[in-house]
Amino acid sequence: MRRFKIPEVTVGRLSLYLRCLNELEEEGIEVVSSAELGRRCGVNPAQIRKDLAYFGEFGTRGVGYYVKELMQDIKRVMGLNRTWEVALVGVGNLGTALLRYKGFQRHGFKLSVAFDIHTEGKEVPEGCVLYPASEMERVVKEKGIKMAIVAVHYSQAQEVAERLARAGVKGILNFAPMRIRPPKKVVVKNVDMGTELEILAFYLTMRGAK
Amino acid sequence: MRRFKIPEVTVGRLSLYLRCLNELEEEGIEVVSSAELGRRCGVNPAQIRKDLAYFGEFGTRGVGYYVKELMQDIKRVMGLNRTWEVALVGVGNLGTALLRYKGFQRHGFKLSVAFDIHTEGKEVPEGCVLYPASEMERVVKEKGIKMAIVAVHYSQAQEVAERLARAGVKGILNFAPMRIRPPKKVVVKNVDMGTELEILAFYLTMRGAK
DNA sequence: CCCGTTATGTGGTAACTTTCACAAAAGTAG
DNA sequence: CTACTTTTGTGAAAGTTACCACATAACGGG
Repeated sequence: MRRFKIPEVTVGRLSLYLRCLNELEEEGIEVVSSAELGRRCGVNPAQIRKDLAYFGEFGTRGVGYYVKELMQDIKRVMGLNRTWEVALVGVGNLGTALLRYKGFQRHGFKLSVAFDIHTEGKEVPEGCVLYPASEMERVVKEKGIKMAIVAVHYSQAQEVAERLARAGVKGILNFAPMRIRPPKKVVVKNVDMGTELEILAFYLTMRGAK
Repeated sequence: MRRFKIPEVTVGRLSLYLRCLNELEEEGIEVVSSAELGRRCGVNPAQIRKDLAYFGEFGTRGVGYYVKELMQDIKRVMGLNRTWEVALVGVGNLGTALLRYKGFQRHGFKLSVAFDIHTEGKEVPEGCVLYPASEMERVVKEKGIKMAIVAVHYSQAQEVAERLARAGVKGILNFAPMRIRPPKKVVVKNVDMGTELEILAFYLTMRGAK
């Protein structure tokens, strides 16, 4: 079975496995079975083996998976064995929090440029350069940036996405509370905190909370 | 067909429909067909009708759906025809951004209390009270809060979740980059920005970006 | 009042995802 | 080298979710 159409849930689980493997490595564990990995991250062992089977054979029968090897293999198939430069658009409350968030770097993402209509009085961490929004196309194109995070007001999200697409961006993570329709040849992931809370509200109501 | 086991994707789409209906209302449109609604929010019309059919019959054959009515109906089944008090745990970069984020209020969620180990020098918006983390159980219990947002360091997320559960919280939205295992009788939704970026990286790599 | 038009609600099916269950492979001990 | 244990990789079954297609109902015009 080799890479054709991989379901997004599978890709999400790969990321989860990576997290879990990290912990195992820190604990000094060198080999892990799908049963143990599954127990740790709450996934059916067969599911894990099927997910991995999309990309090749990484285990050893009768033994399991070598933690470090598997980590490398997953990173390779996910394209995480490199650093991704990421542009942030919208340096408001959320944007600033994202800039300061250390988690991205740990995963190989570097927020190296940020854009906002208003640049005055705004501070960005070291290693990141803040530009006025009008410079977006030029800077993104010059730096060859392929990935962007959108954290602008929802009324501007679609337009920003299209400008980014024209500048060569191929993947957008959108935090604006409004679904961006993916421009041609661009992958968009919408993270909608409002929707998440609403889903919670639904299940709480179902279960008769308060 | 009446409420039994509703798939989460369906609930997520209900939230999406709500957004879309809001726009329609603002445009002064009073009636909408599943075809038009589907076109606008990128969902198959039959899918929309099936989703709604879980909860009853809201449309009129030959006509479509009355925008305002449908909004009310969806809000009712989702438990959004009320205000939810929400506790925020962890007032760091992300926590602060979430406190200032206006979107929650618009959707009927009120971040009325916040907790952090260190309260000194931290500011919270009006209408929200900041407490030391040690007060968490007491305050949550007293106020009868059922919903919480966790934005603490990943090493503390699981423990915080369990404390919240003991204090009576039934739903948790977790932003820490680590899956919280749901305590008994608690619904947990994990929002993992690292994973989202990794999924993007995967699809960009697949498509041969850079 | 009847007929044509429109759009819902839903049975059936197709597509997809998860889980089961087992043969095949690798290691180990005698 | 053989017998036994372990755990993978995977075909097939079970379970879910999405979509098609049409009978059914409501509306409107003549």
